[in-house]
Amino acid sequence: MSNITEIAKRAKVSRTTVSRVLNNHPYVKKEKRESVLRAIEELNYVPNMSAINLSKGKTNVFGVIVPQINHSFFSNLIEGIGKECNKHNYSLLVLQSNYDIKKELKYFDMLKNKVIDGMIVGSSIIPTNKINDLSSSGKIISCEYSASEKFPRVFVDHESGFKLAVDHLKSKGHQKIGLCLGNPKSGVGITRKKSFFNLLREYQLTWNNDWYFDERYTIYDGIKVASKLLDNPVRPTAVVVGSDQVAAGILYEVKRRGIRIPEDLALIGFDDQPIAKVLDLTTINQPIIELGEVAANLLYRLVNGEGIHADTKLELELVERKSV
Amino acid sequence: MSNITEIAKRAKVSRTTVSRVLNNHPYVKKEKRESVLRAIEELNYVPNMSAINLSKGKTNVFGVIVPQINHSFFSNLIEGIGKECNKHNYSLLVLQSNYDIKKELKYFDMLKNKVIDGMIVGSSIIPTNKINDLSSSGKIISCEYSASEKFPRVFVDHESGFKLAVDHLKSKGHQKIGLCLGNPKSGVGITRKKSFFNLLREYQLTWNNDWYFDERYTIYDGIKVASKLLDNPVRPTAVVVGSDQVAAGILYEVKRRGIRIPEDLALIGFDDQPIAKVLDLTTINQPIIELGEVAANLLYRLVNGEGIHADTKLELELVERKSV
DNA sequence: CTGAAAGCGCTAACAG
DNA sequence: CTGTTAGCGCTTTCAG
Repeated sequence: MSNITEIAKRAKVSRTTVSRVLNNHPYVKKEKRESVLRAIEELNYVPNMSAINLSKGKTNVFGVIVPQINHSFFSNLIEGIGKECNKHNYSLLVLQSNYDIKKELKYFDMLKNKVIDGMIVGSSIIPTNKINDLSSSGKIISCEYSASEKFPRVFVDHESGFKLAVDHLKSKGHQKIGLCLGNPKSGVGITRKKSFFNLLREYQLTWNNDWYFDERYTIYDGIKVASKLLDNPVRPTAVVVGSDQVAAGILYEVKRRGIRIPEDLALIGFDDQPIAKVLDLTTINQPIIELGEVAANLLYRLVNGEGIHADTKLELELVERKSV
Repeated sequence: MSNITEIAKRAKVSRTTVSRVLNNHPYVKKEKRESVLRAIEELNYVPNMSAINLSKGKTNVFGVIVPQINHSFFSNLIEGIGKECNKHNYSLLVLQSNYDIKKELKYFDMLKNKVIDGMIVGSSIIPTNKINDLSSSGKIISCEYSASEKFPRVFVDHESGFKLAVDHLKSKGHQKIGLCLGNPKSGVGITRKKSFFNLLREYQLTWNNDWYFDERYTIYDGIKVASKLLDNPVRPTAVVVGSDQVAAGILYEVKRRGIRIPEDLALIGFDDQPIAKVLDLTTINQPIIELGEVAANLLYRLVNGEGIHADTKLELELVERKSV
C-alpha cells in the first residue's frame, strides 16, 4: 500500500505539496496538482486514517452508549444519530453496555483515548457523582432527563405529551375522560399520572375512580379494560391510553360490541406504533429518531466549538386519525 | 494530556520500558514497572489510540454495513455482532447506507483507510462484479447468501426456510400458495423468490401471477395486499409472507372482511416478531442474533489469521401457531 | 506557490 | 532485563 512519500517521489514534488492536494488547499500550481492526482491514481493511493487522526488529534467518530440495540427506542435513537453523523461526515461507534457499569466506564475512556471525539449517552446507570468526573473526559451529550446537569441533555417532554392528549379531547367537547396507564411507578408513569390529574383539576373535568386503570400492557389487557368500562353504567366519553397496544384492544372490544368510535367513545393512544396506523387510532408520537438527530447535531456543534443550550426538550406530537 | 515520554522521564526509564509496561511484556524489573505505574497514575496518563493504531497498523474496530438500523433484522444482527465484538475487545462501527451505493463504496474504503480491521456486510446492493474488486480491500464477511463467493458468507438458510414454510402448508393440504416479499432485488429477496418457485415446480403446485407481491414492508402494505388478494376471484388457499409485519396486515384485513384464518386462507410469516405472537401467526424464525455473533466471530478469526470455512449456514425454525 | 523540518504518540528490531 | 534507534503516515509551521 502506497504512502504519501511515494506519491511525492512519483509526482516529483514534496510530501507537503501532496498533503496540500489531498486537503484541497488553494495555492498549488495546476500542473503540480494534476501531477499529484495522476500519481495518486496510478499508485492506487489511499490515505491512512490512523496517521491523519494522530496528526490532527481527532478521529471524526462519535460513540453512543446504549444498554442494547434490538429495542425499539434505542434502535430508533441510533438510526437518528447515524443519519445526522452521516451528514457531517462522522462515523458512529455503537457501544452496547447491557447496563454493565464497568463496560460503561470503559466506553467513556474512549474519549480520553481519542478513539472518539464525542459521546452520546443513550442510557447509563453510572451514578451521578461518578458521572460528574466523567464530564472532564470530553464532549458528552445525554439523552436522559435524569442525567447529571454537568452535560447538555436532550429529551422528550412527557408532561406536555399528556397535555396534548387531554387538550385535544377537551377541544372536541369531552368532559368525562378516563385514564389507562402501564406501570404507574416508572419514571414516565409517575410523570404521566401527575400530569393527567393536574389537568383534570385545572380544567375541572368530571371524574370517577372507575375510569382509572393501570398495569395494562397488552392488547388483551385492553379488551378487559373495555369490558369493565362498558359494563359500568357511568361511562366516560373518552379515554387516554398510555399505549397503542392497549388502546387497540379497547378499540377492538368496543367495536365488537357495536359501540361507535369516536361518537360513543373516543380513544387516544401513545407511541404511534404500526398497529395505530392500521386501526386509525389517534395517538401521541414520540420523535425518537429526531431525538437522535438533535443529540448528534448538538454533539457536532459542541465538538466544533459552538455554544449550545444546556437542555433541549422535544415536543411530542399529536397524530390525528379517527378515534377522537 | 501526558504522553509516554513524560512518563518515561518521571519514572526515569526509557520510553521503550514504558511501552513494555503498558503492553504487559514480561522481562521488566519489578521496581521499574512499579515506578512506571506510579508515574502513569500521577500524571493521569491515558494512551492515545490513534498513535497505537498507526504504529500497529490496526484499530481493533470492525464495521457493519446495514441499510438502516431501526429494522428488526438489522438491529438484532447488530446486537449479535456487538456482543461478539465485546468478547474480543473489538469496537463496532455501524455504517448506515440507506442502500445508497455511493455510501456503501465509501464505507468499504474504510478498510483501505485502516479505519476498520474488518467489515461485516449486513446487506448491500453493490453489484457482484464491483464487489469482487472490493475483496482486495480487506477482510470481509457477508451475511448475504447472494454475496460474491470471493469472501466468506454466513447466512440463514433461506432456501430451507422457505422449504419449511411451503412443506408445512403442503402437509396441510394446500396446493394454491401465494407469495409476498419485501425487496425482490436484495440478496435475501432473490434467494427467497428462487427458492419458492423451485418448490412450486418441484411440488407441481398451482400458480397464478396475481398471487405474487413484492416491495411490501409494512402492516399497511399488508392490508393492501389482502384487498387485492380478496378482490380477485381466483384466490390461493395460503400465502407465504416474507415479513410478520406484512402478514399481520393481511391477517387484519382478511379477518375484517369476515374471512376465516386458517380455514379460508392460511398465512405464514417470517421472523417471529412480537406481533406474530399476539396475532397467533405461524411464522419462520431466523436466529438473527446468533447470525451476528457467528459473523463477528468468523471475522475475528479471519482478521487474526485463522482459516475459516467459506460458508456457514444457520438453520431456521418453524414456529407453529394458528394461522395455518 | 513550494519544500525542509519538526512533530503527533507509540511500537519494535536490535544490540547490549 | 533495558535503552537506542528507526520507523508508522500525515500535517503544519516557517522560511523562502
